[in-house]
Amino acid sequence: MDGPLHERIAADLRHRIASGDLAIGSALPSESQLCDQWGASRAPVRQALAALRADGLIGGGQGKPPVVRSTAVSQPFETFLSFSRWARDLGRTPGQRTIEIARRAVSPEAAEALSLSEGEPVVELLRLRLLDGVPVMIERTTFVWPVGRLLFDHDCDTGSIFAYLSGQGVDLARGRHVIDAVNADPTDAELLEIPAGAALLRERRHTSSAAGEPIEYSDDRYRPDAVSFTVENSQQARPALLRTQGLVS
Amino acid sequence: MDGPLHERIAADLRHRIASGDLAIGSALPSESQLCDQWGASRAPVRQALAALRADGLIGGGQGKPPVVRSTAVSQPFETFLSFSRWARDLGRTPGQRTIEIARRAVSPEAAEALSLSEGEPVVELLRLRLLDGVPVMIERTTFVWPVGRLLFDHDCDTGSIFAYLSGQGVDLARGRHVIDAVNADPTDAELLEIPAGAALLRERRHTSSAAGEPIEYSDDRYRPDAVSFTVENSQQARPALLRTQGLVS
DNA sequence: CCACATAACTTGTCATGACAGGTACGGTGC
DNA sequence: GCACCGTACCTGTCATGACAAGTTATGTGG
Repeated sequence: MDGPLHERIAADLRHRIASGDLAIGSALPSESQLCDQWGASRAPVRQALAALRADGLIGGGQGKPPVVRSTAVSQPFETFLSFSRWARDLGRTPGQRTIEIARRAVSPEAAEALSLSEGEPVVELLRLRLLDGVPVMIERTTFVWPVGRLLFDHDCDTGSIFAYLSGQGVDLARGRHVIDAVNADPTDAELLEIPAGAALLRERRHTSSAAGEPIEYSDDRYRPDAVSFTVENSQQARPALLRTQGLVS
Repeated sequence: MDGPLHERIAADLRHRIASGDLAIGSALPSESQLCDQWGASRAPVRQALAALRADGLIGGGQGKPPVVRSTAVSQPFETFLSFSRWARDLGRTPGQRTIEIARRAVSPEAAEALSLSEGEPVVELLRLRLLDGVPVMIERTTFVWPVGRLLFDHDCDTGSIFAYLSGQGVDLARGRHVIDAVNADPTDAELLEIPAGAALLRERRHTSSAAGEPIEYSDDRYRPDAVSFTVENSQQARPALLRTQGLVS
């Protein structure tokens, strides 16, 4: 009862795949069957299938009905911005424990990331993220003041910060994510319940508005036995992960 | 004079964008104009435009003709498969030192990755990769035997293995890359000239042919101060990096 | 029993036509 | 001069119809 027909068809198929109604490896209904079910022509049906194909949910080729390839691959943008959203798409229960939220002068590292002058006020948030109750990630986020101040009116342990800020009119449009590895410092080790010095997967996230104004900078550290990053690529479909080079000291 | 009509239209537009004929920021011909130019209906024209849009080459919205957004879309595929190619694209000099190349029975981990039975012969390659003479990555690759055997006729210290295998008719069409972090073991530490236990960025690479037959499996460990991975994403163009979940023990 | 040809089914591609909704521009009334 | 409105144009969406090309199952002849 919402948007265009092809979106409704795609949403329905997504739902049926996520719910297990259409098991992985099984064939989808043929185009003509979908046309009958929806009383639609082939155009919207094919558009819906193309959308799922672009998301890597289904595969298959000419002459064969499409096949369910993977169960959960959601919109990578929101997925990458919102831990809560990502966890729920996976069927897991996200959790969080806010260790501290503070207004203080910006740190040198964040100042460079956010293009701020030294000493400007920002909001720093330190959160422990849980998956089904297990600590898997520690998040050190710095928000620019105009955005971060909104967080003091929000219970950070309850909902998704990303969803909350979106509702407040903050447009998180672009993100840059630098992925590397670090050894756990004592704080990391204690909160993540791992030995000090263990290797952690780190994602440094720069999020900015559509206009390019910096919004937040975050240093997220994952337990590598709990979370990893995956890239799928083929010669045809174009992925967007780049291997970049840091300083070679 | 090749493939389907929509591919020819897309290829022509790509070419005109790359050549600068259609400058960045300028508007593309409208759909009806393209229909006239090609004597085609709107279906193939729209399919071509959708392809460019998926590549992030063009943007725009309802009511307005599409606008050229970017001129270049890098081919991350080869970049991700070939260390040599990547380094040269960056203007660096790639180097390599082959520590050992051996034919032996497949290890349990590689057996699962390559869908081989235990005990089957494979070719294992251990290489140290250099950037401007500095060790930055250690590569433990397992090739299935039919492919790996070709490597004994090749000087692994000279050229790109990827380029060599491509020339031999091996089609490396699809790749899956799982990125996480590990502590350096004694071998890693010695070869990469870092302390034992240091955090390393690990990429486990599964490469397969277009038909889906496994070709190689590799465990690559990067010095995180030398190499990191970067993702750029925006709400419009859809990137292909996924955050996936491992076992939470 | 097996190899092979055929038929049914499926997706890929494309033409034609139509309407809805957004944008941009010019003209009109104030 | 300025706000407002209508019109022309554009893209988004969808129906209908058709043919090409690939896959699968079936049936037939050897």
